[in-house]
Amino acid sequence: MSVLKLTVDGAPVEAAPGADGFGLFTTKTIVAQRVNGELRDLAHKIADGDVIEGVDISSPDGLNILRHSAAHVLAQAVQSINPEAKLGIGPPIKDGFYYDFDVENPFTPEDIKALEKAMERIIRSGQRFMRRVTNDGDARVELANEPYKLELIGLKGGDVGEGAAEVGAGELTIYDNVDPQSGDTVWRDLCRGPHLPNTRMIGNGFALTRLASAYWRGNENNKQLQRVYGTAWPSKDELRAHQERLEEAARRDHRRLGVDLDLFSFPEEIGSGLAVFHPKGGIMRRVMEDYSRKRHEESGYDFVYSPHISKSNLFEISGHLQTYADGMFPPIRMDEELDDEGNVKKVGQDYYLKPMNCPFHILIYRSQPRSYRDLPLRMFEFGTVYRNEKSGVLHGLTRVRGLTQDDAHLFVTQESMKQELTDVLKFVLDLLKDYGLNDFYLELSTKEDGNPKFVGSDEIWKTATETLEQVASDSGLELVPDPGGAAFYGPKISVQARDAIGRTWQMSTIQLDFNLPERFDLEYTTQDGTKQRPVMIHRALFGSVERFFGVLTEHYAGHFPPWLAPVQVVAVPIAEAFSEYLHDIVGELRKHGVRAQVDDSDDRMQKKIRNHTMAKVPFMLIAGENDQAAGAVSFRFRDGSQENGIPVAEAVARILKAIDDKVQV
RNA sequence: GCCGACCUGGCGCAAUUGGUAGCGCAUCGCACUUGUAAUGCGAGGGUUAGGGGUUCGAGUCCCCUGGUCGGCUCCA
Repeated sequence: MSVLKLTVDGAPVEAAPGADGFGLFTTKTIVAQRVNGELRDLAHKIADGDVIEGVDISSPDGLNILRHSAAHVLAQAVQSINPEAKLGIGPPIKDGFYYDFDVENPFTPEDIKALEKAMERIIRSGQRFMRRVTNDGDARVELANEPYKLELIGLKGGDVGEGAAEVGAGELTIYDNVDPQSGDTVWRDLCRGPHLPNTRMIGNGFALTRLASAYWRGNENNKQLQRVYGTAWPSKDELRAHQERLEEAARRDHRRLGVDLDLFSFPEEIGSGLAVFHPKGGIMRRVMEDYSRKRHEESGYDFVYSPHISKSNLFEISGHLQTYADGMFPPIRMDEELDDEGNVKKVGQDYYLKPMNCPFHILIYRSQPRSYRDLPLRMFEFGTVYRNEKSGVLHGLTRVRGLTQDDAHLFVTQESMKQELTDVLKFVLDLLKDYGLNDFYLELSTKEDGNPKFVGSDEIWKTATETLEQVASDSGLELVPDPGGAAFYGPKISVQARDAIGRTWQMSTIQLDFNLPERFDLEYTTQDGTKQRPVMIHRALFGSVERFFGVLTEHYAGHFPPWLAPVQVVAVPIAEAFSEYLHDIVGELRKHGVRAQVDDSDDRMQKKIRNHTMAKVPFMLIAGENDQAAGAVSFRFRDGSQENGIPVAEAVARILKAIDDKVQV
């Protein structure tokens, strides 16, 4: 055969036998090729009839290749400094890469600088990544000093999990890093590839970002390896842009804004993961809750209340104690009496802080015989629950030990279940939009087959899952499957919201539950007098009020829309003489329930403007001689823009409308 | 829970090889009364997270406890 007939980027191309990607792609940013759907090095030899696409370094695949190659360079750098370091795995991840090492002493921040320097040298030396096919036996000899790699070889083709970048389902391959001057192999790693042709292509758009540790193969029972995280981009500018995105996220961090804006705190004296809301955060929270209550009331929910603790038996019936005892606070033992020897004279009773509200609502349902006429019965409660989260997972308001769920349980008939779910999903999305979130997708969490944690019959799971799936797809939103992510008692839809800088947060959950009604033996009387079991829907919009508060803080970067802002209007007089004039206007606003105040302090007006700008107050009203004479005020907004000479009545009306419409300003 | 780092007045930060706690903002007082992001002067405030140890001497070194941060694991 004298000519290879190929399809390259959709067009027919002819090439000489023995051709590879270097010959087909001359564009410098093409770093690999996709041959018949498989990612390959550019050095991969092409065969007749191949369908080939160039992989640009800026494409998702290209970025992964860049980052994975950077991980190899990192590992080489580590072993050049510490030859005793044993290699774990080093895959690409979102925005970067990591590599795990088993080292005697954990890395220090100083090591990062030294490693970056060593990486730069390797990158500049222009080593070639050369693919070499090997076999289990040879690889075991070659990698005899790399125990973790040996373990991966043993797993090849099986459950490699995170090791997928090292050993794939196909041939076992090693990548040699070859020095272009000497032709010597200076380093090598077990890897399925592909890689950049040359380390030089990593360029200067990389940085090592943090040190951490991680369990080998993600298992808590395994040894912890030291992990080095890095980020890598096709150019220095893109690296810089990425770093700026991180800085923007840091500026929005609700933990920082919570302190700066005096919204909430976590006093050490109370305990880890237990927040107090300060007056400013408190009023925001009240406004959030009030609006939620109003909407629930309009949508046919009944409001109920339940205590924070309960005897253990309740959670035994519900199954929580068997399944989630670790996540619950330990029991409070009541009424136990001991004799002088410490023997139990009178058996006590254990009480638990509630980790969930559902069993309480179920008891309300069960407090009287129910008829089909009572259904659907929708019970809502801002229910405060306590969960003994592991200390290491606590994070600001988004992961706490004491939280208030905007929890509701809907008791419905099988027949109305689907309609009810559809209505709930619409209600949830509408309400989230009112709080300023409007970019959503859905996740459907389903049962993992064979996992004993999931209770209930397969048939019940199937019905529940199918119903949810249908409701989700009817919504028209993007639906992402989450196999194995269901609660132990039923499948769920969760609403994921994208915030102002594109991060996604899991917000609301809607869970179907055929299980608890059975455990509590719930029933209702049907039209024909027979007993039927209702279906339960668990749902929360905010998830937890605390978490939602944190997410909104980050979404708005503390620039809350007027209806949520703790202080909505601050009036700043040019001079003391105009204070009274502004007090009249502020008095008018306050009469309408606006959170408005006059800044009468001794500060200069410039200082006042600075203070209230930093406090992110949505409306500043400024007045001096000119305004007073005209019966007007001047608006100043958070972005520094302003509008002068607005008649007082118009100014008041504008503020009231902005609050009422829940708009951002 | 695990690994690592960290904890200094309300907040943000200083304090040479261990030598006896400073600064800015904020707070309080006085003066100033000003047209769009910091007026001036003065004052008060810290047993350096808590406890123990080493030392002539500890914010600095060691141990324990609590808390925070970055990850891992987990998240009804």
